[in-house]
Amino acid sequence: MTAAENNKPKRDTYRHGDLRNALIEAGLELAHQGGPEAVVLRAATRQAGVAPNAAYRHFTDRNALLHAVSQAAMAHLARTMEAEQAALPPTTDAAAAARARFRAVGTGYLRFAQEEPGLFRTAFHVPGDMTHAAADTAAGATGKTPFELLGAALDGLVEAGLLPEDRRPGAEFLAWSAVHGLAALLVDGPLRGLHPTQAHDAGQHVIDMIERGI
Amino acid sequence: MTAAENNKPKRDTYRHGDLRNALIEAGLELAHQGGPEAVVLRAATRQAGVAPNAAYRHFTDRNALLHAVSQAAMAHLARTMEAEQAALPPTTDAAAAARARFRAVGTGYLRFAQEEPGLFRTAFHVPGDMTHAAADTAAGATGKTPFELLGAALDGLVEAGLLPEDRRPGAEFLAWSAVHGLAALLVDGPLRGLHPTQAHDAGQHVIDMIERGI
DNA sequence: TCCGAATGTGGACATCGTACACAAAGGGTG
DNA sequence: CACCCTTTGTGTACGATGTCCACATTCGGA
Repeated sequence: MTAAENNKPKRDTYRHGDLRNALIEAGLELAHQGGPEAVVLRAATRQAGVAPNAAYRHFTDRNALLHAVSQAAMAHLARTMEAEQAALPPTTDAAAAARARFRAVGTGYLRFAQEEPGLFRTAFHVPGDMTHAAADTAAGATGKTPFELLGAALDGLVEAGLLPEDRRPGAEFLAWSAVHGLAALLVDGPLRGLHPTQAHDAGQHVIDMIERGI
Repeated sequence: MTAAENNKPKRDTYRHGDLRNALIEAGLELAHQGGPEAVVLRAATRQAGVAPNAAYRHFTDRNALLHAVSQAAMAHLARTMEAEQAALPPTTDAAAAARARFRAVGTGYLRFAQEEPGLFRTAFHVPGDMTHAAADTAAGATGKTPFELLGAALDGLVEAGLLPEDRRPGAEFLAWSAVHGLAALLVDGPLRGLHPTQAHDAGQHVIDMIERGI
């Protein structure tokens, strides 16, 4: 039996190859439609064509899987924010550019929340303890997490002279609070189902408030 | 068998009397420690000393029960905000009073989020559709929902001349976004476990930002 | 070549939400 | 007071889920 083609293995599922990532991918699909509570261990293994218990070779828990999916969703958010910045028209005015990059952080965040509510909720579903958004698994293409992207944009404002240096410390929490709050209200709060155009306007107003009040 | 004391009914559980409220109360207890996902139908009926299916005479769904619990938690939030306002020292300065009442809305909101994270998360757990925070079941002692309390405080700012009238429309969403966002970050975001003192400071900074940027 | 570690499978169990059929208590009408 | 219908709880049952345990297979070195 040296030939392998007719010597078919009794089980073709062994050595899936990359089951861990397959499960995360399945989890993302589930989270995409249904949010964190839809990330069901058995459903993920089913989608990966594998027995439920196989998951326990790669994750200690359903919670561990959910955590990994959450990180992946956070990375999606980071990429959306990066894309928003990358789509900015080029400018020679350094101050205008810094300001545009700052605003793009917020609009990208809000756009992701609206376009991918399931992933957004999953990204911020924190199952237990943790200092979530700081891990590198939550980073986007540039290697920055959403929080770091915000920090960089704020630094840009300071460099451009648009934000006094003494106002810089802690500013990320002010900006993040306002934008995240609006996102939460849009995704599953009383502002849910707002027309995308109106939601965009609301986002601009919130960012205006941040710029004034920061 | 005219006497009732020895004529004991075969089942003492019939006609609980107020099972619906007992279940909501049990649900609040569960939500208090464990948030919305801890509101388990069978656990609530158990605590009420009743068979699981009895719940279906008062709620169509586990979701309906959770919704009712959520409304009750929202009412708790409203009462906390009212208490925060009631504890304000009396002032003859009308403008200062209006401003203090406005800030108390925010600090009460944030205090509730920190002191009752389970109930806070439950209050904002929206299971499906809904225009949640507007129902009268979510109101506090004064009959106002959290959202209405905020609106009243903003009206007070306008009357006191602290907020230009043309800035009033939509202002609740700006203020709410900022405060709610901080609350979310404190309750299960990266700011979780912040020392109450630091959390209070962060809250004051956010409210400062709102006052400047609104 | 052989053997241990890694990876999947199968079966089992407690728990959960919920459907269906039944039982008892209460209230109204005669 | 008797009767019946509605309301409210009970009991049993089913499928789904997370997770535990024992077993099987495959892979990668010694």
